[in-house]
Amino acid sequence: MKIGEVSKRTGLPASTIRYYEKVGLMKFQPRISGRRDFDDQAMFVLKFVRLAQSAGFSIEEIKSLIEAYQQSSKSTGVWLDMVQRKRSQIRSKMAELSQMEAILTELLSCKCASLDQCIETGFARIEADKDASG
Amino acid sequence: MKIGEVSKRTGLPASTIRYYEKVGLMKFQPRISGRRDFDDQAMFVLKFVRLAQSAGFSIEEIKSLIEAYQQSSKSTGVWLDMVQRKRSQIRSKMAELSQMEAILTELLSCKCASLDQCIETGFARIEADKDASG
DNA sequence: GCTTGACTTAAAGTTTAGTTTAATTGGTAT
DNA sequence: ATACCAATTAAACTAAACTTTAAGTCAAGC
Repeated sequence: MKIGEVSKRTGLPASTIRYYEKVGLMKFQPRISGRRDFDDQAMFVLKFVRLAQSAGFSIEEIKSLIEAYQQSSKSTGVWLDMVQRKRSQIRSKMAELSQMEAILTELLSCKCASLDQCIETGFARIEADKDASG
Repeated sequence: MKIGEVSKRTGLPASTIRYYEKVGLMKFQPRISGRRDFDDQAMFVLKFVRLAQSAGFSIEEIKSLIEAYQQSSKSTGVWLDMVQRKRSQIRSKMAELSQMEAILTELLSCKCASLDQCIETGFARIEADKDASG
């Protein structure tokens, strides 16, 4: 599959796909008469990168996640530690998103004159909820 | 409260706080002999900005969220629409985070030789789960 | 009255994550 | 064989979000 097709399927510009290869997010793709030839696994890697990015990980973080796998192959525990750290980062981020949603919900329903006041009330309510449930 | 104190309490560098004022994320703070004087509400705004950013919103988006409130004050429905759009963006992002967590969990437990294979299996499992529950 | 440390500004610099450009090559359609 | 489209590269450029620098100001402690 050529880069144009990959671009169409993933929605990523070809330039971005080339960039990902260049910075080492994807391994060097084989070439057929100079042009990259992608297989389905390459598509999954791109999908993984997209997801990881959307989850708040930087290119460097995603790269180290990928590289740690290839180098230590889970044997040293480095990989395991890293993945577990990433998972806990994801959980924190979900908690933050949930707080943000609560604030927005507060903003939608409250009758404050100023946004500052709204936000303050929102945070107060979040704290109250935390205390009540914890 | 002076900028150093705000910096200490929020964990944001003073330069960032000045930058936020400059780009209009915070309103112009009153000065006492040339130095900014912050009150508690300013702290809540900074907290809100942090949270919104962590939720994936850009400075411009956060700014428009703040400005829309001040201008149309919920009356025109523009504000309501915007907040509701943001909320649904947050929900999508939470779904993505949840998928990312599932992938990482898969990676932790699987015995694949290559990461590519792991990722592919992970995505397949997510799809299967979706089909089973939907 | 002088030094020190936290503050001020405007302006330049940095990092991340691409995007764009320019010059070129390869396969295909006419 | 020529035109065309999709691909290639290296290198320059961009946008977002800060950060750093330089030059100066203010109030507090000695």
